[in-house]
Amino acid sequence: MSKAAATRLTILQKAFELIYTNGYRTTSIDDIIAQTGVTKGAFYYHFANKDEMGFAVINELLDSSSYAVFEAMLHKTGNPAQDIYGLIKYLLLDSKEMVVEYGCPIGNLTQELSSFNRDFANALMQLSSHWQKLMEQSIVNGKKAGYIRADVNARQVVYFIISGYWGIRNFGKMEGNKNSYKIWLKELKNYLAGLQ
Amino acid sequence: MSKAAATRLTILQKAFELIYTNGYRTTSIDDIIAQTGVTKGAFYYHFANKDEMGFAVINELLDSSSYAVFEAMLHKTGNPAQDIYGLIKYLLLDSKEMVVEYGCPIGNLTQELSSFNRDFANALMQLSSHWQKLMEQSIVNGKKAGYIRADVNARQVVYFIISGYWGIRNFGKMEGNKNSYKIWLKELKNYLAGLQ
DNA sequence: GCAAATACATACCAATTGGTATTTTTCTAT
DNA sequence: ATAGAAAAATACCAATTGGTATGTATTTGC
Repeated sequence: MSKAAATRLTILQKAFELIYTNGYRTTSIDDIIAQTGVTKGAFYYHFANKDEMGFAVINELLDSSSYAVFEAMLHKTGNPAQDIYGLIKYLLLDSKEMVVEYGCPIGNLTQELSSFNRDFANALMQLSSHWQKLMEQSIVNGKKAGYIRADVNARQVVYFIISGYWGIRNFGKMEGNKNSYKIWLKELKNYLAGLQ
Repeated sequence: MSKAAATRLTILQKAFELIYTNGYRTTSIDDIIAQTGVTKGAFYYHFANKDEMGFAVINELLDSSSYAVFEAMLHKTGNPAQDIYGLIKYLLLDSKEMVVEYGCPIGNLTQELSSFNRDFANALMQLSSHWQKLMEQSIVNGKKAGYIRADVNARQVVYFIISGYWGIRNFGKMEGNKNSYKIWLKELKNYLAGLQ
């Protein structure tokens, strides 16, 4: 990687970290350059303005990252009830990339920026639809394999599960601990069992 | 109501509106006083600082408001599957106080402010627990009346439903329309039926 | 090895931020 | 009616915001 590409990446990574913990609009460019040691001239050489950097964070850092790992988890046993539960339990309780007090990065950005800027909303929709398709495919396969009832609407179920995931991330932030995660996971298990 | 109390209320109401559509930290006091016609002197006579006004919005406007209406809806038929579905469908599709593109006011504030200021998080927890208790009571009653299976964990189910509600509000913001609401509501109905 | 493009540094800017100090108006109790 | 308190108006402030102009250093292609 060229030195220029490295500073660009440094900016994106630190920006993501600050945005994740503090919000997009409340993270200033001065914050970012102070934390990275990169100067303002360098910043504005790599990005025309703040929003363009925001798009780069979404499209270059959030998208694709760890995408393969999750896909693997969703096809571990072939039984969606098990695989989906396993993935979500991992995301909530074990993943080191997210912290209960700061919630889900994609959920946070969606909530903060969707009504602020439609372009952000669209970028986040693309991201989100990746996840939806992955999980939907897992359910479709599970139906074919007889793990899931034939009358189950896969797309509908995916909306239901991801919504719950985003929502419980909000509860976690509010309560400041993972207790609500555990309660919610128990009911998720019940719900998934009901699809079989 | 005294004139002073009226200006105070005007501030709170317009502040709520701006915060709902634009976020708390990205709504400036200058915005609020410009939109209300109240001067900065008056603002700082009524509130020591911005955060104190924020607490007043939460505690005096969001809390208690329309609390009785929702309680009534949750006891309409006595069957929680019907009553909860009815309430949430109303909130998502019919309520005039919320708009799909701006989501749920309480959900928004929770997400934005929980990690920013623990006092805000606590105030929002109180608010939220009101809702949780109401819905939990509906389920407990429904169990006694034989509408809900005995093995259903009411508290757990409430976490599951409200999380889903918050999450689908996020989807709505992202997609900019109510289509996802309708899809999610279908699956909510399935889920609630499974509790019977 | 050198010119031209790339990459980064520095100093600045107008607008906005939350907040204060001080004055003026309005209400209220006697 | 009037003194004193409550309420509101005005003018200001330092710090922060996203962004720019202009410079200097570093690569890169030849």
